[in-house]
Order: sequence, then C-alpha cells, then structure tokens
Amino acid sequence: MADINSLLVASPDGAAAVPAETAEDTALVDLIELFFFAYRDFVADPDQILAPIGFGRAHHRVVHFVNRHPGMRVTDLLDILRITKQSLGRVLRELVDEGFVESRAGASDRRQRLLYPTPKGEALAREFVAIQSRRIARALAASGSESGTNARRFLLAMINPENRANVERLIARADEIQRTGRR
Amino acid sequence: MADINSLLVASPDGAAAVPAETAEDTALVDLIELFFFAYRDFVADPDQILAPIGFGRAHHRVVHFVNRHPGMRVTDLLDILRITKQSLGRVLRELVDEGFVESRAGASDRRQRLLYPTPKGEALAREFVAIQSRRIARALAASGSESGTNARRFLLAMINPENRANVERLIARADEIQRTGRR
DNA sequence: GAATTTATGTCAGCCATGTTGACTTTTTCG
DNA sequence: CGAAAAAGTCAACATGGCTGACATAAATTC
Repeated sequence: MADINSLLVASPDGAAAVPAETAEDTALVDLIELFFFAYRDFVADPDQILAPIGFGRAHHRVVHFVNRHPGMRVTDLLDILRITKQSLGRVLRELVDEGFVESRAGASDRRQRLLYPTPKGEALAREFVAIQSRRIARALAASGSESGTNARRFLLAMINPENRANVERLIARADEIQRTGRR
Repeated sequence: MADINSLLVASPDGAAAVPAETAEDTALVDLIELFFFAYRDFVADPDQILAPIGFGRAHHRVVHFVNRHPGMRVTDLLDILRITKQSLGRVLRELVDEGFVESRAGASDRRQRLLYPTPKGEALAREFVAIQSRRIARALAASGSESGTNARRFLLAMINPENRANVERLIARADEIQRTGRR
C-alpha cells in the first residue's frame, strides 16, 4: 500500500507540503486523459448507426448486453448498467415496441421477464460490435503482439475489486454462449 | 487492411454468410465490455467529491482540463470536450460564479477569454487527479512492469488517427507546464 | 393458507447536460 | 472599411439520469 501511495500527488488536506511533480505522477495524469480521449472516440462509433434509427447511447448499451446474454433478467441488466429501473424501463419499452428486444416470462420463476434480442436486435448488435471491434483490432495491431493480453489485464484491474469477479464471470458466460451457439 | 478485417464479425449486410465466431472475435468483444466496465468505475470516482459540492461530471471535466492547461482558450476546451458552446457556457458560468475558474482577456488577442483555475479550483482539480491516479496506480501495479507503457500505447491507438497528434501535443504541453511550474 | 418478500412495471415530476438556431459584441485581419 | 473570428446569450427542446409512490403477480416463508 505504501509503495502505491508514494506514486500519488499530495492530498489537498496536507496543504503545507505540496511536493514537486514526479515522473510517475505525470504518467498517471497522462493516462487519466488518454482514457478520457480513447473512451470519447470509442463511444462515438455507434452514434453513426444510432442516429439514422433515432436511438441514443442508452439504446446501444441495452441492445449490446441483451444480445450478449440472451435470456438475462431485468435485474441483471440493471446491475450492469447501474441505472434505475425507471430509466431502463423507458429505453426498454421503446426497444420492445420497435421489435429489437423481446421479453418473455421465466420458465422456472414466472415473475421474471427474460430479455431476448429479436433477429432485428441481433443484426443491430452485430453492427455495434463490428464498428467497435474494428477500432480495437486496429489499436491492438498498432501496439504490439502482447497488446491484447495487456489491455485485458489493465482494463480488468481498473474495475472495482468487488465487481471484478462478477465481470469476469459475466464475460466468460457470454463467450461460452456465443461459442456453443446456445440459446 | 485485409488482415484487420479478417478479425471482424461479418457485416450485417452480407446476411448470407454469418461465420462462426473466432477466438479473435471473442477477445475483441471482451475488450469492448471491459472498456465499458473500467470506464464506468473510473468516472464514478470523482462523484464522491462532486456530490457534496453540488457539481456534476461536466464540472469535473472542465475543472480538470482548465487546471492542466492554465490559460487555455474557450475554443480549445470546446474541441477537447466535443460539446457545444452553449452547454459549456452553462457549466463554465457556474464555475466562475463559485470561484473555481477565472476568465481573463487574452493579452495579444483581446477577443479571447483565457481560462485559469483559482487556488480553490486547483485544490479541487488535485482531489480529482488524486482519486483517479490512485485507481490507475493500483491497476498498473497489479498488471506487470511494462503495464504503464502498454496502457499508454493502447489507449493512444484507440483514439481517432486524426485526433492522435493533437492529443499527444496537448498532453506533452500540459506535462511541461506542470514540470516547469510555468503559469 | 395467510403473510411477506421479490421481480417487475408504471405514473408523475424533477434535474443535468446535451442539442439547434438566431443574434450580439468585441476585436482582429486582409 | 468590411469580413471573419472569439466569445457570450436567449429560447426551446431532447435525452437520459434521478426520487418517490404505488400496483401486480408470483414465489417464499411462517
């Protein structure tokens, strides 16, 4: 813990001692900004697809995750997106009305509404994945042989420790569904 | 270009041929989602600081960049944030009114309004950098010796090619200002 | 079997932050 | 001088967050 904290700029509480910036501080601030710029361009990609069909970024996120996890519960989606039921409800209703997502009662627990992409929803999700994958593939190609593994490790480590296991499980399950073609 | 495209899922136009998912596709989709989750937690950090003072994420972004580039023009900030003058104007007015940012006419070109952090603004910016740097330092420590360099390369490559040089110049200039203590 | 809890949905209203369009002022530059 | 640039402002609107209150159906618990 001490070695980590030594990398950081002084807390503003300790107003007396504001140390000179170290090279390590500089590298960290650079990464803060690069992360911002990279994400800014990354999420702008789907906008081209969204604009013509009158949807926004909230629709993108829902379509993407429902497609990756066919049959997921509303609760699961809420936990992923970290928004309220009401916010999700609005977007979800539009997607169901326009035939991108279908909601069926759960077989074992019939209170649940399980979310599935329609063929139309799947096609849209594929467009999103295609355009964002293209950017990532370009970035990996431009940054060395181990860059895929490195990026994965770094991004995972950026996630809150208490969420990390969940995210890993979620992604592994989605990959498995895709691999086996299970529905 | 061909080798990059071979990594990608089929475009939904070519509806006839939907190939089986490859391991490369899977890795790319995983990174799409890891990027989402990492950014979700990354931008949630400053919220703790923002909530008590009644500011939002838009205020965070402005305070951060004004602090990193003391004396920047309004136009420069608009180009970084990619929002409209009107959206920025609202947030900027609040920050000026509450004494976090100062706006002075440019010396050589007096049409310009150059933006400076006040001491109060600098202190706030330091809090933001501290909390976000802590997360990044933790992530780097957890993901190997070269992870800083790797993350930097990857994030830079994720930025639109036409923006990349600008971002590099911007960051280099900010680091220089911080290093030399120039104001 | 009744009471409670859970999963979901919905109404109403508010807030933050993005947008477009039109227009003004000041200053610089050709 | 006239055009262009930098900035600011007013008005109206859209998106996507939020809280609070409440309803329904199904599962679970006592």
